[in-house]
Amino acid sequence: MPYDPSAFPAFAVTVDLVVLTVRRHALCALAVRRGEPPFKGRWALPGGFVRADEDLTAAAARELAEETGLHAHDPALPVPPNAAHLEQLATYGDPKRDPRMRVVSVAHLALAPDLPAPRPGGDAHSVRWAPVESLLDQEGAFSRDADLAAPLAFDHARILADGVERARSKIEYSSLATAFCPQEFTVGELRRVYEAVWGVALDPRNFHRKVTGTPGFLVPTGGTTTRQGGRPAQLFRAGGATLLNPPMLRPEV
Amino acid sequence: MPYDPSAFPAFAVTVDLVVLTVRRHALCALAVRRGEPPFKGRWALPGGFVRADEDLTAAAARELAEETGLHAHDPALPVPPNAAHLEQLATYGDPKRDPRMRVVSVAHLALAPDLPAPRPGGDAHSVRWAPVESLLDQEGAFSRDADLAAPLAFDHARILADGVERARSKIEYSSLATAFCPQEFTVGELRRVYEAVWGVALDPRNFHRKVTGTPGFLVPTGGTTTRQGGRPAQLFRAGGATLLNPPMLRPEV
DNA sequence: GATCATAGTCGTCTGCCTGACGATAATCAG
DNA sequence: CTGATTATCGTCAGGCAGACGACTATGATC
Repeated sequence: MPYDPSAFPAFAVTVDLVVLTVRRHALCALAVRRGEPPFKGRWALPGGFVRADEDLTAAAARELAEETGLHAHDPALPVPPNAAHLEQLATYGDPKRDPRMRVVSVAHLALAPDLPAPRPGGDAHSVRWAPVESLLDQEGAFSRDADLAAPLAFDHARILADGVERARSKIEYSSLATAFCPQEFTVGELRRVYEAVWGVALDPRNFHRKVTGTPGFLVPTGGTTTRQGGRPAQLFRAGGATLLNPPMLRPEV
Repeated sequence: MPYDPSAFPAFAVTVDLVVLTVRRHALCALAVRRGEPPFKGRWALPGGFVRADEDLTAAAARELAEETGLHAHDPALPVPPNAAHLEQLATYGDPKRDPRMRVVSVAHLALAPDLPAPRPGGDAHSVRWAPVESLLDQEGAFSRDADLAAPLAFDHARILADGVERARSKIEYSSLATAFCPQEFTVGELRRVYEAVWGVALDPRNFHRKVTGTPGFLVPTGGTTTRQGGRPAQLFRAGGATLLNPPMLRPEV
């Protein structure tokens, strides 16, 4: 029996990206300003339509490269210089989430090191890193950043919150926190990533003991650096381990 | 500017269900036999098209009820008798995953207690519970169950594997294992759930100490039962806690 | 009714991990 | 040289998990 296209409703499918990084001790997300209605002028997550013959992951990787110049990280290859971790987050399909039509959005989560270029390349429209608490602050009027006074477009606040929560929990039991660091980094830099993502202060001595004692988490490169001031610190690369057992413990309260 | 429907490709959107239960000490999944090509006669996961004005979760709950009579569990309400846990799993959108057309499937994971009716109601087509290792066994010919000789249709083996892995990890740090139990259950029954899902043997004494010592996990109902033989066991209900801290530990190896 | 098999429940002990925190080391700014 | 800063090592006590002994309460079997 031939396929009957009228037998099911047609949907538009998009990918939206939660791109996170750590800048100046704060967890930040990539936001773009909408140039078209609806929500014209409001900030939103980057994203776009999935093409007719494109896999979902490929669409997310394409959007990520367009907005940031970052390439999705293929776990099989050694980490290239401009690599970001990319994974599917969740799918949002409320019938009313886009007032124009029925859109199902497959959200993806990307974790990137702090980019040397604060203004990512790509289209001419406005793109910026913004601290997630500013973007999620419901009392937008009280946000320190007046430019972010309005909440995110569509259901993007919800998507961003889900992405942040995923990142917060995933660095507990995986080595993903290294995705926020450059290729070589110090224990202190890694600790500041945890502190920024979790929003807590961690004991430097216990943290050092824990991460250096977890097999496969960190590999010393031999070099040292003093870029943080103070005593020079050893440099490390991310080791092969992806799952941490026992996990890092997020402090209560 | 009005919306232009030709500006993006049209997709079909479906929900597929990984419905898991524990029967006779084995983790089992719900499978339906396909009556139409492609993959006619092969086993597949239950699922169907999302309707034009239907939320993704609602579509998954509707399919679940049609196939099993189970209702999705609203966390705000007390657990009704025929309730199952339902959550979104992941979305699968390979352009070639359905040979007929471009289909994006939003897979959901449902965890249900062992149903009194071994043959779930619903449509007249063939439905059964099958041990997940039979369904996932690549060497289908060696499967003990000759009826399951062929692999699952479409990419459903991958979806099922992802769902099983999600369930295995989620019972570590959440109280979701109780979703596999009836409303009242014993510590031993809960332990057999963990043993079936993880495929390991657990020490009854340490397990008992752990689950009864975790605040909010179990609430004694006062009753006892002897349905397992041996000394009567206390009956419990699931407590209010959803996240277990510290988590249950899955044995290595 | 005595015995056995089965399952549940309570304790003990030891080792490991964590959190708290003291102490020392190596750099830079004045 | 002194102080500030960061990194790193060490110590100690408390808690939790794994291994496992012991006892309890039922049904089945003789």
